[in-house]
Amino acid sequence: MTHAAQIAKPGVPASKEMQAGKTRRAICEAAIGCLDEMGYADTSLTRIQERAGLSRGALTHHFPTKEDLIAATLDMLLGRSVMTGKRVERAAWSKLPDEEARVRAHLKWLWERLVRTPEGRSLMEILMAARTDKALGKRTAKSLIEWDARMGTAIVEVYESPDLDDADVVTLWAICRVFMRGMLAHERFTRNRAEETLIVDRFIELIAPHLKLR
Amino acid sequence: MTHAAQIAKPGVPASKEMQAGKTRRAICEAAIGCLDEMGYADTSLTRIQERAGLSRGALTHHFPTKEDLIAATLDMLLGRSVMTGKRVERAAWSKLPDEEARVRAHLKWLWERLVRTPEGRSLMEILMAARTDKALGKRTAKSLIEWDARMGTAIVEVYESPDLDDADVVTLWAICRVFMRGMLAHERFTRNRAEETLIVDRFIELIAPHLKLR
DNA sequence: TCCTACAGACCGACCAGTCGGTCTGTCAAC
DNA sequence: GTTGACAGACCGACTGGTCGGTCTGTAGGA
Repeated sequence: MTHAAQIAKPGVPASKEMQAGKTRRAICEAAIGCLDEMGYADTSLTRIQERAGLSRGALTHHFPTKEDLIAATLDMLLGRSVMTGKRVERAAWSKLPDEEARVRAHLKWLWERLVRTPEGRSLMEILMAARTDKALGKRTAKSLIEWDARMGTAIVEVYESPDLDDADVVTLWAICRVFMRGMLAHERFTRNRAEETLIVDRFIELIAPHLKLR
Repeated sequence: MTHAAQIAKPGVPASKEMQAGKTRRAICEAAIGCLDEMGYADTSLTRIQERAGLSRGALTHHFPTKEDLIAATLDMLLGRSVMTGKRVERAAWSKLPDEEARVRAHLKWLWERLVRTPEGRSLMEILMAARTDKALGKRTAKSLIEWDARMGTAIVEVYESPDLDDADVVTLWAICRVFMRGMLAHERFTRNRAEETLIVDRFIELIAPHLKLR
């Protein structure tokens, strides 16, 4: 049995656990790419492994089952988008003079930089898969609900309601996320990007007056 | 080669083409059920065939490829929901005294009777699959865009804008559909149906003032 | 000398799609 | 009206390929 020489990673290998973490991240990254480009149905372990430039052994070493891999990828995706609210202050458009224009810019940024991205799309793929795959659904339930809660507490630090309470801000924020995720699927109905932009902009116009920056 | 006796259909067989149509419909119905309950990834031809109570031969006779089957199922799903607008007048809630209450009831009906159903969910599964499956995407593109256009012309017969033009009604109607489809995926984030209802109701509250019955 | 990171051969199950064969309703020729 | 050729509805065994997952083995840092 002739084993090809182990490919010595050229970059600094650092300590073992650091290397392991790096590999795990590379695998999840590859999974995100596959989910985005091929959809959940065509995202196989073999394809993820090839995309990550690893062997089957490496994959199963870090993630014994596919469910483990998807769950880890989901956690990575969610982890990346918790800080959304916090960033609000520092972003370039925070200098806009009109307050409502700033809210609109924030929502547009959410759509373009967070949802309409490989990450947003792969999250959507996992959500849809978790709907029917009971094992995956149960496995991911906790992460999803907790993330949703954290999202709620984070957003009330940024926005307040002009005439209702904080709970309404949380609800409106959920509506935004729901709409934008739905928009990812609506792409199929539109002839071009302009139609898509029209719908998103109208939605933002609809919701912006009900959100006030703190 | 001993072939089991053909199963003589007990119900009235009618003419050949009627029988064929009935079988095709049964297959699509089975596909809808599978898509709803198992998702696109786990909807195999074998499972559809078993659910429809037919042989593999029957399935491939009517639909040579899986793509053919999905496309036909999609057309069936779209066909069922064109008449949405027309029904508006006759529905029970059309007797409600307050105009805006009638709009709200209509939107709620849309959510509960059209989107949050096996049909709505299976449509969503196909939309998501068509996003990454290029062949399926190309195959279904025409149906989807045409349906969207028909939906637009149908809705302006029912609604008008209180202070904008018909084009805005079309956009708002698209926003409703986008939101509700997104809601199908959001289910995973919510603890219970009450949270779900809260979000949907708030959305309806947001949009109803911008739609006026003709 | 372990233990961990990784390699890759391998497995049974299942996939979409193919194919030879068996029925039965339809219809034209007689 | 009977018959016989034909079309099409339907059957189920089968194929090549892919799936997720298992297992044995190697390399190298601690």
